[in-house]
Amino acid sequence: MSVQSSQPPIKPRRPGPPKALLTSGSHLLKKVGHMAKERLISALEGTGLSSYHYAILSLLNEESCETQGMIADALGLDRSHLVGVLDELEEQGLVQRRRDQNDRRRQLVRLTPAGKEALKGLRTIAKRVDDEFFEPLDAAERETLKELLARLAAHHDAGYRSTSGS
Amino acid sequence: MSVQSSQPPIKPRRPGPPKALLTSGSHLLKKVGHMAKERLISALEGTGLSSYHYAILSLLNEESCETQGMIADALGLDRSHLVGVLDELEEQGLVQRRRDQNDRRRQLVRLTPAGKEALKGLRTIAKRVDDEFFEPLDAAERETLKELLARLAAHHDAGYRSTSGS
DNA sequence: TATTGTTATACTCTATAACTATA
DNA sequence: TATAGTTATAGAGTATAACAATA
Repeated sequence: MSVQSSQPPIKPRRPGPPKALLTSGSHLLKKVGHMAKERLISALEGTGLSSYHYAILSLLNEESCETQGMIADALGLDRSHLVGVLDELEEQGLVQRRRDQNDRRRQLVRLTPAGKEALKGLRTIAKRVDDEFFEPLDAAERETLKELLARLAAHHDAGYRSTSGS
Repeated sequence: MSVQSSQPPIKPRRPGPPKALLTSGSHLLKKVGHMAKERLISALEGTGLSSYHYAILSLLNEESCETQGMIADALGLDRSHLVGVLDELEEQGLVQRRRDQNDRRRQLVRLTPAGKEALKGLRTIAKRVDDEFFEPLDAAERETLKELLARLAAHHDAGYRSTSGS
């Protein structure tokens, strides 16, 4: 039998990703961000609504009335994508569209009472996801993490500025 | 003229996402994680390789020789997905597949010298992305962020345990 | 001609299922 | 029968382009 083992035993002791990735902040962010996204998706499953719906309802709740273009810009998504999502919200009676009389090209989108109610439910779910996901961190650590993330978001995306600290 | 303005002026002062999302840790994570992902993708553009390729090469560099199933498990991706990615790496001569003589169902995957070389280049790129992305944070803050992220990753994904704090 | 919303298309990712060859 | 790898397929997600109505 030769020294250079002709039948390598295949050590089964490598459950995780390579160190090169574990020590990369970008990779960790990508990974943990993806986990958070999946948590949210599975938590919203069954409501018939997605995180897009939640974002739109939240925005309308804070701003009362927006055109579709403004919604798309605020949320950083494509106008053509928004159409279908708003269709779904309108079908469920959660938002209402009406033409802007000043500029008949525009649609003004408004939250309905049912939409406000649905938003409450979504907020509860989102809150629960947050609590569960950050469970291993104490309150101070959560704040630190959020602050650092907010700083990065603001640095790389103009939309994440303006609303200063908390 | 009525009090309830029949022609709302549409205030154009809302460039960003709703506060409800800005204050959600999960949403921030999702968002910033996505930004990091896109940075990495665009940085790798032109190399002909993706972050999957990078992860595989990194793993093989640390573990020398693995079966496809072990690679898939370690990286948390699907075995069927892995096949095509390995095909690409093999076409470029960066890895080499050979049958395991103990169990001829298995393919043993090995890094070639060219693969080791390519890995160096990818590491340089990944390092640059990290530096650029975390530019707004000082060294201590970066460490804090990474530590918190690693804790979350470990809590939600078994693969991210074992390798204790750097 | 430019802009708003809409529709249609295509392309990437990812997940699933079926197939083969070995065990 | 079960497992490793492979192939094929379908679905979600996203990006792009063309279009109609209005400005």
